[in-house]
Amino acid sequence: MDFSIDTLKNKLRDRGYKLTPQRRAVLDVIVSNPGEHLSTEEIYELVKKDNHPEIGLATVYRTLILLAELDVISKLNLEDGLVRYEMNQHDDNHHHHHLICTNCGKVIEVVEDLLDELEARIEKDHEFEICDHKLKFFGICKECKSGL
Amino acid sequence: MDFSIDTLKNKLRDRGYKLTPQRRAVLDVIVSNPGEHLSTEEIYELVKKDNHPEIGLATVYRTLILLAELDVISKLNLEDGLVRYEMNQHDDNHHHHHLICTNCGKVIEVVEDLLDELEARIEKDHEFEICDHKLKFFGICKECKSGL
DNA sequence: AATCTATTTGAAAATTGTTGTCATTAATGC
DNA sequence: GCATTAATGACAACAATTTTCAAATAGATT
Repeated sequence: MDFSIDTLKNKLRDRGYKLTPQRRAVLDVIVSNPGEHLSTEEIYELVKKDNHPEIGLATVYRTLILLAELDVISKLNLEDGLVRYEMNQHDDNHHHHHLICTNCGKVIEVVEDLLDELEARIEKDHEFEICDHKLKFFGICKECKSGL
Repeated sequence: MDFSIDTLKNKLRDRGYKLTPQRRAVLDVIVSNPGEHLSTEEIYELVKKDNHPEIGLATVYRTLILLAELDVISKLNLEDGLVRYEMNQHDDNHHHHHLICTNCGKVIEVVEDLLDELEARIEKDHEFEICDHKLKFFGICKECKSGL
């Protein structure tokens, strides 16, 4: 996936949107924090700190919704009551999975997909054309198991 | 899974909770709508209509959180901004999956689990003890594909 | 470079879903 | 039945998000 400003500019222009410094700044923050699962409020704070102290919270909300529409980022729900976002690392829809430790709250990414068999079965059985998926596992992480 | 009032009463008593008409009424509504994915507000309206016009919304919120704690129901997030609940059909943690049509919003249940291989791999690779999972597929349903 | 137009912005208000407060009511154990 | 303790309903409070709207600005067009 290409996260350059030019690519964003093209994606925006294709839909009649404009590239503003604010949108640039939001993308910058996301690109600079690749492993994170930032909430809107966190992104807002980081953008303010980074380079745009005058940005409005509503603009951040609007920009994130827009970036998700453009498939640059994805919405994430870690069951903690906040909407979070993460970069889309790949162009296809093979989103990685998330392991959520119910003890310490840690979130681990699982890159392997391994859903092909299940997806093929669903597409056949239900005649449902799958475009995307979200998979979360809840449990106890290595560190919590060993009592740290 | 046993949804009788006596079973609920026992589960409640085990934790020092009481069986009230309101809790009974909320469970009734859920049991009477097995295939549905009702939001808190919808359950509230159904309980009022059914038999308890004087029930408070806060009580419904509290009861649903309680029933989820007792593993009688599960929280569900269909990405429409509302918290929804569904009955736990089985005693184990093999929750079924959900297919969400991004065109018409229909939700289809998939009973087959087929995650065993993936779960085994994750437990091994990450030393993560899995207790539960949530899996959603997004795509186009049969009817929407055929242009109905 | 100046102009134009539609989009975007920030600030504040409004909205929405949810949780907390608290006096009153009621379920269970004795 | 009575006491104890939890639960209720009404309402206020809250937090996350969305809307409103006048002012600002990006990008196309001269």
